[in-house]
Amino acid sequence: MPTKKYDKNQIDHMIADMPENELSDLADLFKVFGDSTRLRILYSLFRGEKNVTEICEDLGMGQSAVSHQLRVLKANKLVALRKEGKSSIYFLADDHVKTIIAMGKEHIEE
Amino acid sequence: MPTKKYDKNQIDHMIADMPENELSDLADLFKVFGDSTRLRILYSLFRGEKNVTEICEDLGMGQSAVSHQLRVLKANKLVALRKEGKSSIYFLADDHVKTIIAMGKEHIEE
DNA sequence: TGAACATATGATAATATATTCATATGAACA
DNA sequence: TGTTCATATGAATATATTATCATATGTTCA
Repeated sequence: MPTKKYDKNQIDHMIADMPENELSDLADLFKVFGDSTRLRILYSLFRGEKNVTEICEDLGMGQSAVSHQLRVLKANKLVALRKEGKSSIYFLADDHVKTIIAMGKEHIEE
Repeated sequence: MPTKKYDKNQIDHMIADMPENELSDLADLFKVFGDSTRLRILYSLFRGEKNVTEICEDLGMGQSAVSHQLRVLKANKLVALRKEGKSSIYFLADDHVKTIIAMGKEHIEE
């Protein structure tokens, strides 16, 4: 299986094809990334799947706040979960999460 | 000059190296993308540099609202401008803007 | 200089968002 | 069954954000 790559020409083409009405959906997606709590949850899950209690400990935040944000992340398909006994174990839903974070990181580091 | 490429292994490595305190800056960056007006401005500029009046016409929005958002985009170095007579001509500041939008687009299309 | 044009900015009001508190749901197990 | 643990959710408050309105700044040119 070849590793997926993105180059500039490909990217220009992807954007040029984008219908205007997709922009609103796209803004909604970025809005999800645009909150420090949610981003910290994603980063925590990047280092390994976790249940809600573990995420709370990792972030030092209350369970309710974390659950509310997990709900948002799940609704946007950035995380998924499986049930295991009393626990809900959350994990990153796909690789775009990682790519988006990496591109953002690269931008702010310049 | 070789074309820049991003593969998954490289991306994993970039994220693993990220200090926690960068996450807040990163959230701030994504917050900028997380608004439909700002994203439409970026998309408009993707198709070519424009002055403020032209952006307003393109979006069908008032001059003040657009100027306020251009200010936010500029503060985050997503757009830059040059002065030409009475006009301020805005353009995309770098390629990360394009990459971030392309990754987001790819995510929502799945 | 002063009128017209282009852009920027400050204040306000309307709306959206995040966290907290309280409580509900559901699983495990004595 | 009833208690405890884990998570989810609803309501309310506090805060942040956006567009509008009014006005200021700055440029061009008669």
